[in-house]
Amino acid sequence: MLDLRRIRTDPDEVAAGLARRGEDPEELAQVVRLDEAHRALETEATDLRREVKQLSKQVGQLRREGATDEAATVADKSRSLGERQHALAAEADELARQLRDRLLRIPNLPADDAPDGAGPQDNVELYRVGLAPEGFEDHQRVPHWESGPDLGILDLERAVRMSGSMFAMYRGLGATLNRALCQLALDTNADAFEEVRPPSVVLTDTMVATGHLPKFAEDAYHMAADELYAIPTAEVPLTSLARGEILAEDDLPARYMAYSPCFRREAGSAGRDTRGLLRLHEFDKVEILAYATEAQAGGLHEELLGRATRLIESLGLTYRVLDLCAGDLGGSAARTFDIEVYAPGVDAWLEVSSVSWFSDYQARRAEIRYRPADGSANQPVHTLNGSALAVPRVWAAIIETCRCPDGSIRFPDPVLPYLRGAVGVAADGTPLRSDT
RNA sequence: GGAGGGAUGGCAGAGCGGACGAUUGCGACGGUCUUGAAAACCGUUGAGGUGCAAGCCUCCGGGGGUUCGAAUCCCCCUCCCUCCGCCA
Repeated sequence: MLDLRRIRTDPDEVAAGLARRGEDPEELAQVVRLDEAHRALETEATDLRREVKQLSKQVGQLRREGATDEAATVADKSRSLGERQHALAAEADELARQLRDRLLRIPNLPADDAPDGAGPQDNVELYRVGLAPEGFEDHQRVPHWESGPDLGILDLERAVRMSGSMFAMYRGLGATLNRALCQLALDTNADAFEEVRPPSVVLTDTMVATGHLPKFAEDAYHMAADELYAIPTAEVPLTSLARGEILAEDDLPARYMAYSPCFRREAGSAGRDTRGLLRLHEFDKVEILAYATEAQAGGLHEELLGRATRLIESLGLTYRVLDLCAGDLGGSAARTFDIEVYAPGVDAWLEVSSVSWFSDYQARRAEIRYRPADGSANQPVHTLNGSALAVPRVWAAIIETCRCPDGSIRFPDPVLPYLRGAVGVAADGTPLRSDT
């Protein structure tokens, strides 16, 4: 969430930032009004509280001196003040609750260098790598939802039978490839990132910390009986790893990575991208995440982007990098680079990674701070994260890109060590081995 | 799931209705001493809010209550530990 003090000192600057996102200015105005009302009440209640405390001390003093009558008089006075104080404090608490609730729904300010724009059409393409989309051959123009089931490595029909639409089931080498991609992503980042295997189901506060709640409740799977949520990304538990903690500056940057299943209701996208693996209610992903100081954040953002693109590149896929415009930024993000992979079979760019810098927005919600080495006041950390690899779309792009003229698939080199000797799938669905 | 015990500052651990934001020990940091270090000694050492500042206020797992006054008493919840049951 935004820093209330900043809202008070530079309301115009904050309003300008939110306007770049296309936010309704009234939301911020409400927060400002609530904050003022809250502080006025709080001050009044605090003054009364002080008086009550002082009077109470007098009561104790007078009793000890044996002046019981006087003590009773002072106690009476203190009681009536206390009653008023109680009422004011309750009112102040209620305002504080409303204020926080509103503040939690206000998105982060876009970074100064995030491009202007209202929506996806205004995102800025920074660069492309790999074969141009027009350069792909006809044998690569087969959508994965056709070749996958034909080769017996993808079973969409039965997945739908057991779980409904937008669920997938991988089989045989398809399932192995899925796992191989996870393992590859973890192994290539193990040089700098601590591997974590977090819970896949979390409490409400954990979802609030990243910004997935309260505003986007309809996107999350909620287990009402136990007040738990299925995580939409490992970003959620990893961001809460240090929740409520004060880190030493020496600990920063701290880098973590995690494989996790991801669950998304995709409430707003019914009927869109429903075919194949393009949009699923459950998928596997490896996430990389860092806590940093403000000074370190820029460099780390580049590092995370570099790691994500190198991995895609090593798989031989065509991709492009987009700088998201202010209007298309996720609620918690200040700056985001999207990596989109070209899938020749469906002839579309698929978002496979969002590498984001959240400034101190998430850390404020999660109360993650660090103690500066120079002894100055504790600061919220900056958080950054990105998908190292989101499996289904990469899986689909590989199946399409790596399809040979004879209908077989030859997997890219980096995954081969994880495929138990297989190097691809023959057109009849049998595994291809390195010696054949 | 049942029965009992517990939750206090970085850690350990007192406090059980009045000067307690909290004794003390350890750790950490600064200083004295020392060629350097150790030891010893002295000092500092939780977080948040508000205020120009002095200060004031809040926080002893969370929420509610009793009281002039709550870390201390009462109620509810959560988590941890021990024992029993069940179980991958």
